[in-house]
Parts: sequence; C-alpha cells; structure tokens
Amino acid sequence: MNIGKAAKLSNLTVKTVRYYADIGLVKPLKNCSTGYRDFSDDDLAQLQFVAKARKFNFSIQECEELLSLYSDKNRSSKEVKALTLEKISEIDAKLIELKDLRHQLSFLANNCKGNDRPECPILDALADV
Amino acid sequence: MNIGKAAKLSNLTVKTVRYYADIGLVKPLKNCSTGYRDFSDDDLAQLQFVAKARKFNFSIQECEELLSLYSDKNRSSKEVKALTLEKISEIDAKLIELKDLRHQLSFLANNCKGNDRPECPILDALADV
DNA sequence: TATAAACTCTCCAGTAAGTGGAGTGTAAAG
DNA sequence: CTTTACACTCCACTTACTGGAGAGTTTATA
Repeated sequence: MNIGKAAKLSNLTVKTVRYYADIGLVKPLKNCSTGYRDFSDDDLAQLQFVAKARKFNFSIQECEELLSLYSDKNRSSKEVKALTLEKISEIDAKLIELKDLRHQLSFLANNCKGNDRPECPILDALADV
Repeated sequence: MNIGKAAKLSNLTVKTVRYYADIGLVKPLKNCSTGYRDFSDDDLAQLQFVAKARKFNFSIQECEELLSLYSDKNRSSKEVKALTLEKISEIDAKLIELKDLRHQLSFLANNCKGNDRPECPILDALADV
C-alpha cells in the first residue's frame, strides 16, 4: 500500500511515516520506477505498534527496542516488563513534579487580585530570589 | 560581573546564560577590548527572574512577556494572573494525561509475569490495534 | 483526450531550549 | 613566567517531528 493509506491506518501523518522510514524504524520496499514507498501488512503492523508505543510515552529509541523484542521469538517478557516499570516510575516522578508546580502556581494565583492595579504577588514571587 | 558569577548567582549554567544573551532575553554590556559580557545587578535580577519562571514551566517566550510586564510599572495584575491560570490548566491537562497513561501501563505491567518466557501481554497490547 | 485534483517524492529549513566541543584569547595565582 | 581558570565565537547535535518548495505520478472529471 502507499504511504497515505499506511498513515491513515496507523493514525500517523504522512510526514511522520516518511520520517519513520527515513530513520529506519520501518523499511518499506520502494517502487524503482516511481520512487513510491510500498508498505506491506507487516510494515503497517510495525507502524501501528510504534504509534501505540509513542502514545504510551516510549521514545523512538525505546520503540526500536520494543520492536526488536517483539520480533524476537526467544525473548523473555522480563525485559519488556522492566522497560515498562521504568516508564511508570518516570511518569511518577513527572507527576510529583507537576503536582508541586501546580500547587505553587495556584497559591500565587490565589493571592493575586487580578485587577487593573499593578501590585502582583506572582511577579513579586518570581523576582524574589 | 562576568558571566561565570552571573551564572552561579542565578543557578544557571554559563552556556545557558550565554544563550539567553544571544536571544536577547538579557542584554549585558560588552567589554569592547576583551569581548567579555558585563552583567549589571539588573541583568542578574532578570536572569534570576527567568530562572525561576522557567522552573515554573513558563516558556522562554512567556518569560519575555512576564519580564516586560514586570518592568512596566503601569501594567495591571490581570494579565499576569491570566497567564498563570493558563499555565495551571495546561498542567491540569498534562496531569490527567499522565495519570491515564500510568493507569494503562501499570495494568499492562501487572498482567505480565516478567519471567524468562516469551509470552508478554505488554507487547501483545502494543501490537493490538 | 485533456486537464485538474490528489497523491507522492526529495531536499532544505525550522521548531524549543539548550548542550557539547573545537579552537582561541584573557585574567589571576603561584 | 607559566599554569590554571575563565571567557569568547562558531558549529553541530539533541527530540520528534512539521512546513514548504518544486517536481513527478495517478486518478477522476469534463
């Protein structure tokens, strides 16, 4: 299938699919005469896999690792689980950071009248070392 | 003061301070003979302001807006509060997204034995469109 | 059959917010 | 006087794409 169809079926943009092909994440055949990429069903499955993994916050490099684990029939599930748990703790760290940030910002916002006068505790807090 | 001291006092790296000067976020004087940047106390205050605002997840562009609001003695606190509330709702959206992601990933991890055998519900889920 | 629309290609540049390194010049300490 | 620490510029690289130019291909319509 052509790139447009592959993109549609994997919920990616054509640009993104082309990019994934450029960096070798998928390796579609090329029609020599037209230069058009030709995506097999397997290529499509890989694109769908990557699209989903990216949604799960896996980086491109991690997607590559997952793909190779996926196609390796002798791999253990241990490695995949380890990568996933690592992702989860990254997410946990980010959650803590964001919650703290939200806390501080809403404290500042609550103390700011938000009127037409110049006094602003938010700016004061930012200026205060 | 020299860039090293300005960096130290604002908890930024020298590279970052130089970058901020390059993009015009701060405008230190330059010693014509040596080419060394010379940071005034005001420049330092700006760097500290930006360093703090960046920690609060404000983008560089937003930092510029905040800086100009800060130095405008006639500005109202309304604008600053609006920007802050916007930030907070961005953070909220991100929090929801991350929580959902964590949920799905931990569900997958919990269902994966993580042993030496190849069966892996995580990979299966990624492959499942 | 002509032509227009839709699709594809490559290549170049840009995004955000820096980081890393090479090569070179300057200042302070021993 | 030399070593060390600091400063400078310039270029490339990072992540994961996105946008656009200019050109070729395929399909649908007049």
